[in-house]
Amino acid sequence: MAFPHKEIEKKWQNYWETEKTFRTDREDTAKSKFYVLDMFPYPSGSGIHVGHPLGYTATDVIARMKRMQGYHVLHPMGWDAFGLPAEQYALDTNEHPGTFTEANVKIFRRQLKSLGFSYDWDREINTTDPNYYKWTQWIFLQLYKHGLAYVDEVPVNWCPALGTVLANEEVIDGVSERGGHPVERRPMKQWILKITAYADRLLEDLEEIDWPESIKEMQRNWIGRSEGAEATFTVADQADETIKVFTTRPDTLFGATYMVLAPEHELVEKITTAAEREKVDEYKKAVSLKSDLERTELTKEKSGVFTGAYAINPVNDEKIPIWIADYVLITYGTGAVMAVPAHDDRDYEFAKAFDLPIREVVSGGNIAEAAYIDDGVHVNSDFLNGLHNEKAIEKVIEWLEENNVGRRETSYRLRDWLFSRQRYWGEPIPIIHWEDGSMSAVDESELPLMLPDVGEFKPPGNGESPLANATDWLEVTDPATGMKGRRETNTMPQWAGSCWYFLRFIDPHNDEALADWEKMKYWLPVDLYLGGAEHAVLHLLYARFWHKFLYDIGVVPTKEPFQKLYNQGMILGENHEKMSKSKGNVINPDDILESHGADTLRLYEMFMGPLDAAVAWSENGLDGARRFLDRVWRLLVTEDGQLTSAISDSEGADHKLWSTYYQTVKKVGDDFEHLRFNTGISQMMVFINAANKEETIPRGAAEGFVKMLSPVAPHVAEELWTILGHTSSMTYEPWPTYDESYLVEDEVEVVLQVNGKVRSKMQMSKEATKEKMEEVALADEKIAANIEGKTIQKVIAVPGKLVNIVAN
RNA sequence: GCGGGUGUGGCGGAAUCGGCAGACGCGCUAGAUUUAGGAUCUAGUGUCUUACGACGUGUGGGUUCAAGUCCCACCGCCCGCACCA
Repeated sequence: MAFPHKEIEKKWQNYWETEKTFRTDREDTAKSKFYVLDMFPYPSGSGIHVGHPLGYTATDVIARMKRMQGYHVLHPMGWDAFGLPAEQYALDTNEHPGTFTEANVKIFRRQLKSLGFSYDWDREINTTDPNYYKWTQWIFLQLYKHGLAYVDEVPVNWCPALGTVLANEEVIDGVSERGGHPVERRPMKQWILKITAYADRLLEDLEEIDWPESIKEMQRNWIGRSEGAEATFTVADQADETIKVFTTRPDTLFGATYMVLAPEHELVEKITTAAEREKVDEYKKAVSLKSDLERTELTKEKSGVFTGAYAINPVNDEKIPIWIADYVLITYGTGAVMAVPAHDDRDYEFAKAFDLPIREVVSGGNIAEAAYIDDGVHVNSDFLNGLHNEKAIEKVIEWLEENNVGRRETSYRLRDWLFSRQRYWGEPIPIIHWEDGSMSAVDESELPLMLPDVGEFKPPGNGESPLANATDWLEVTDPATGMKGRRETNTMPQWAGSCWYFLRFIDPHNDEALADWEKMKYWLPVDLYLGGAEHAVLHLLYARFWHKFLYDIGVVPTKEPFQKLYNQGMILGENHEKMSKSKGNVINPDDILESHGADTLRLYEMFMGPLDAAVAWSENGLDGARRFLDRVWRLLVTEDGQLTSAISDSEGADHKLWSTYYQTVKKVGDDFEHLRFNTGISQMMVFINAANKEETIPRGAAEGFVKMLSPVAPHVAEELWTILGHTSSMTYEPWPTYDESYLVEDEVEVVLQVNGKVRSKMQMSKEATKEKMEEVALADEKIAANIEGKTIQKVIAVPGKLVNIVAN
């Protein structure tokens, strides 16, 4: 008989809810804590997909196991509910995005509850709740007060289709990450957060956290720290104008044969000669019209024009021409480079295209064919001649510093974080611009600064957000001075709310602080944080930045928020392709819950393969998971719902099943701990296969098994626990333990090899000496047959494992 | 191009330290049972071979008594970055 999943699931979900089984209600310092967190979802209109239960089940298994192991577990859930789809809905319908969001949250909450996750729902939070975003705004004000939030007129990624600017991180290959619309550069006044002030610490502290190496590497690359030197060139015949360049290869200064400025560089105007002005202006205009995509196109030929001006190389007073070219980026370093075509691929390509001189200063390559970028002995370099790269770099930096024409310098690829969005559905930035041109922060006592109701969700079209439509809200008068002012109309990006939500879960109803210090001290850092790899550099870098800032101002007790991070993989469609509506290979979890049940879905997703792998969905595999649960059920429960008579209270310690049982306890605990759910589950299958072959099953083994099953299939397990005669939830029952002595077998099977090939096997004491093993092996018939007529060269005996006889 | 990862049956995947390759599941084959089965139970299932046996973890080399595991070179696939000076 198959177990009645619908009935059981409903029963236990109601029980957990009414009993508040999973409520975490105090910080008990006598107990070890475990904070296990999922990346909270954006509640989209389409409900959850099968990818959500993958990560959420994994954390739920850990949470449930840790509770049984006596830990105090914090396992919360909430909603990252500001965002573009709701804004788009508001534009389409002119209804408040909050209405849409609330409806979606309801669907998500129902779906997650129907999967049986053991969240403490009393801690549910929503980033769009004013009681929540009050503290998001509060953190912004702290950043502002510490000079880490500032306004600047910067070239931004303006997306006409979305009517907003985007962060660099939101622009992929020149189009918007959301929607794939073209993006152009346009100067605008924007709020910017000074994440670059934390670049070194964000980089260095990666060493302290247990994250996948690939994610750490992506963050390192994103921060892009490079060490080198800044060198100062003067402009020929304009002694008061200098051009600073950043280079990681100051040792090649003697090989600089020209210089290149980014077309947007401020000096271009000043130095361009009358003869070249027309061409320069033309080039600058052409570049400004190009999108980032066109500018970075790989296949593109190098382009550029000569400015007519010359620079003086500080090391040898040589006069070199100054060009402008779009391969030099205004956003990196100083926006200017010294070009050393002999030892840089890009400069080499440019020099070849425009027939500029190429001078070798590091020997070892063939500069007639390609740039040589590796190590070598320096030549044509005056005081650097004869040195290798590393020594030459040190020496030239010393020289630059002594002669006051440069210094050691570190550059970063990381840019400051563009923090404003011209949208309605986000946290208002709590700043007032006064008519005298000054600006001030909204007083903390006035937080939250609520999102006003607006009649019109369409942006006014001048680059401002729809908040500019809310006149009553917008215009303020200082009661003390009577000065008039206007509120900031930009809102925060979606990343803001998710930068600190893990702190709010610790103390979600606190009115005095974002969370109580002692509670944070108890719960932080997050012990396990699980989510998709797509957040590698966005959310995870921003959250670390805010956390470090909050640490510096004494608001949080730890340097890093997430001690251990893990990325779940992706579930592909049955055809091994990414699930998408257009391909028609989407699996809807609601359908699976109906046909197979939550426990089957949970079990299947955990059994599919390693948690971090991309694995294809398989309907047959899902059926197999259900069959396993049915088999467990039949083993313990009769047709009429009673405990089967095979469960025996009178079996002694000599019952055959104990050995398999203890192996299972060891392996399941170990595998789950390390997130190897697929192998842990396979061991549970081994146990059930073995139990099915026995006439009787000791009650202790049956109960221990049900406990191990419960994190993965909690509804079935609770029901079996009841049938086994218990009257309340098994949530806090102690996790099974094992006795090492049952795992150590005295007699083991030893493999007998001849020349490395297995020829025979034999039962032998684990303690047998090498001599004894050799003796027994040589006495074996098959071995004897195999070495007949051969001379024994050597015998290798590994106690408890094998004997290998080398003979020829 | 650079960085990271990965390659094992028909499929998903196992294999702590170098020590029996293919656990577990799916699929498949045969049988039992059943009015019936996409249910259940039993047996089998890497390839070649009648058998003995041989071969077998992307390819080619190497180290070792012994290699999926270590070393060298190459090939394929996946992910990230991509003119960052």
